[in-house]
Amino acid sequence: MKKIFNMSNPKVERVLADLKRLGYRLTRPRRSVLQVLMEADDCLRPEEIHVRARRYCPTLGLVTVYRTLSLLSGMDHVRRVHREDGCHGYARTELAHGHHLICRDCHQVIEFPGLDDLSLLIDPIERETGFLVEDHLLELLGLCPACQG
Amino acid sequence: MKKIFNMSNPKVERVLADLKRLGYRLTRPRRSVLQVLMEADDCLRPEEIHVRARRYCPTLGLVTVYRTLSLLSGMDHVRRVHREDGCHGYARTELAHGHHLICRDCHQVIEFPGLDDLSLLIDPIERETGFLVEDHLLELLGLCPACQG
DNA sequence: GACATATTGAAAATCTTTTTCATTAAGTAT
DNA sequence: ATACTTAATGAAAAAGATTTTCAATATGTC
Ligand SMILES: [Mn+2]
Ligand SMILES: [Mn+2]
Ligand SMILES: [Zn+2]
Ligand SMILES: [Zn+2]
Repeated sequence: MKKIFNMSNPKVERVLADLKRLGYRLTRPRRSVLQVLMEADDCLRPEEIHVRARRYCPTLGLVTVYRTLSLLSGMDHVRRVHREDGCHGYARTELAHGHHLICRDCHQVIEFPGLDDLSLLIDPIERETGFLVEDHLLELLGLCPACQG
Repeated sequence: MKKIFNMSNPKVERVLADLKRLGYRLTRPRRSVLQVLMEADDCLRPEEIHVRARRYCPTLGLVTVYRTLSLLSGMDHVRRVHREDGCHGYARTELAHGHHLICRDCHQVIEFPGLDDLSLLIDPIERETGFLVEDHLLELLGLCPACQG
């Protein structure tokens, strides 16, 4: 597995291994998008990912960013994050596994763990409504400590 | 306040009064959009609202649907609902005040009340992270009773 | 009914995302 | 290393969603 960027991110390596395992080719464009997503601590829109990733792959097209995001979403390595402004951002699953704090100023995403027992909330609702709950999205919107000043 | 549609919906009347109070004109296009939103029990996309509302106002343009939705959102009489497919729907606030069940099949929205004490969840998070939480979005995605068959 | 102007609809412009298709390059076999 | 197969790519076009522009219209007021 030849290295392409001087930087070797273990998170990137893990996803690459998974892609390989599933028979996908480990291309330079895919690596570049992956690198950007895994080194970011906030959610990025496709256009922003495109700009950043061209540092690693100057020929990268925006179309491939969309395709890679779709692929990685399907494998659940990244998640789409709903943004109030109407656009959608993407963040690595580690950052966005269903419960997050989103700063309306700097768009930083903070995942809060220790909350996978939303079943306490969900179970009674399922019983009362007859709904079958398959997934959930909990977003707390506000201001991060830095942006409150 | 001259009536335009034969149907007189008290929810519609209440919003109209609010619009009037703020100095907005009570136009036929606005009434038609409002009527559709207030008689619906699910979240509707702008295009769908446009189709339905033309029953009440045949000359209605899609642009005005968007403008009215923006106006009503600002006054918090309707809320934008995030949909997994990437589109956005709108539902009256009563249906979508922050916690809802959304059927991935028929897109029905069920609001579950008696849950305004999310503070139990939010307060500790604010303390731990320093985040100032201003708003929240809790969506439970799954299948409604009818669509489970 | 006349008036001032907020509101409207059509068209054009923007912005986001998807589809198409000829070209390129990753993985594999020589 | 070289040749081969075909998955993957990028450019352009298409499709979709939303916003802006602007002349015409309809609302609330006098
Ligand atoms: Mn959304
Ligand atoms: Mn979870
Ligand atoms: Zn911030
Ligand atoms: Zn359903």
